[in-house]
Amino acid sequence: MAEEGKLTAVQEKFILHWGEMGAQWGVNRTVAQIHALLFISPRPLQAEEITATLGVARSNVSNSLKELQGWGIVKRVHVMGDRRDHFESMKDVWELFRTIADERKKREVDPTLALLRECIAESTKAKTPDSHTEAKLRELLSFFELTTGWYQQLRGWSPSALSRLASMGDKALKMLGVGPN
Amino acid sequence: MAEEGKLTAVQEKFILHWGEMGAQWGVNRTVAQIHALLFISPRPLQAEEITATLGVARSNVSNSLKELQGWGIVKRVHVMGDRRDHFESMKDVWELFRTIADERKKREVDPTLALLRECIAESTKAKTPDSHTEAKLRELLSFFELTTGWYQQLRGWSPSALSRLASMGDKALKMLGVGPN
DNA sequence: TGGAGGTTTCTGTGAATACTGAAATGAAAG
DNA sequence: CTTTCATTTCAGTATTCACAGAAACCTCCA
Repeated sequence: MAEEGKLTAVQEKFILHWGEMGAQWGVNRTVAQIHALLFISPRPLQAEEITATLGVARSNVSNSLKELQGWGIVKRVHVMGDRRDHFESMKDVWELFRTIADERKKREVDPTLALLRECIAESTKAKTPDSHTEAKLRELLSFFELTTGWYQQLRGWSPSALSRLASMGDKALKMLGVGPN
Repeated sequence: MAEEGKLTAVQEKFILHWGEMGAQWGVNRTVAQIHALLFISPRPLQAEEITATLGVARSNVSNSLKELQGWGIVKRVHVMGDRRDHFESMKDVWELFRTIADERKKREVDPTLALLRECIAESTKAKTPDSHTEAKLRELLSFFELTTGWYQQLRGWSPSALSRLASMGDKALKMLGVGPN
């Protein structure tokens, strides 16, 4: 339980907040904290350092790192002349969130699309028609199809293109004749 | 524990999936299930019906409904000639997700923006400078500022405008001279 | 003012999840 | 081949979270 005083007040504040944030979005608190630590670290860290800095068990760090690697946002790297594994977070913020979004889409949205299609298919051949449920599920399906299609197009864009687009705002879109109403 | 057989197979499948989905995104499973039920219901339901249909305790339903009302996606309504409260979900899918997004922004993103600004401010006046952490936090802040600004602009748009925009895809954006790179 | 129907709050219990420490496993160096 | 150091797996423990049932609390009506 011996805390290492390595972190500055600012770093600690950020890491704790990031942990809470993760928890809100269904990510384990410790996993999110470790990611925050790696994200602001200027160099790859070894597991033991993480253990000392965050004051959690070594095995917990090991499992959490594995999960982060599963998400594709943390990588194992090797430091010359050191046998131990070191870990680093993806550095670019845009790439980071794109990776997370891709992974959540794959794990959660795609299965939902599949399920909605199944439900609608089953509904059409059911003995008891229930057209109201079917209509609602179709609405949901359309929504997800449209938004994921949109995401697919945007995700390939460079951060700079995205920020240019964002900064153009309403103006750009009026040029296209796609007004707000 | 007596299950009412009110639900069709399709309805049950959808509600269970929606519950799991909610859990993945940090929403209580039962809360999400109740919302799913109300969403596909053609009429407002009273708490007792929900209890019977989902097989959970009355008090659980009461608390979950309160939470859904807190999110602004479920409303209490009254049915003529019936003293009991009835509940209905927001019907329009686009409005529904916009409401959820607004609320998550308010609860989670805005506080994160505030915290990042605080951290950066504190970092500039710290005795020990730590410019690397500060730079990373600035990158995060820029990212959130840009994306939330973008969201603010889009959120006022009608579903039809959004879907028109989405369906135009790359073409539209090339017209603006905002290519992918 | 009492009572009936309905809703919410509260407290204890159960289940799920996160976490630790030890044991087992693996890998490089001698 | 053996020793040493690092990592992972495993099993038990603790903590958090969800839930049920009872009690308390409204509100309308007689």
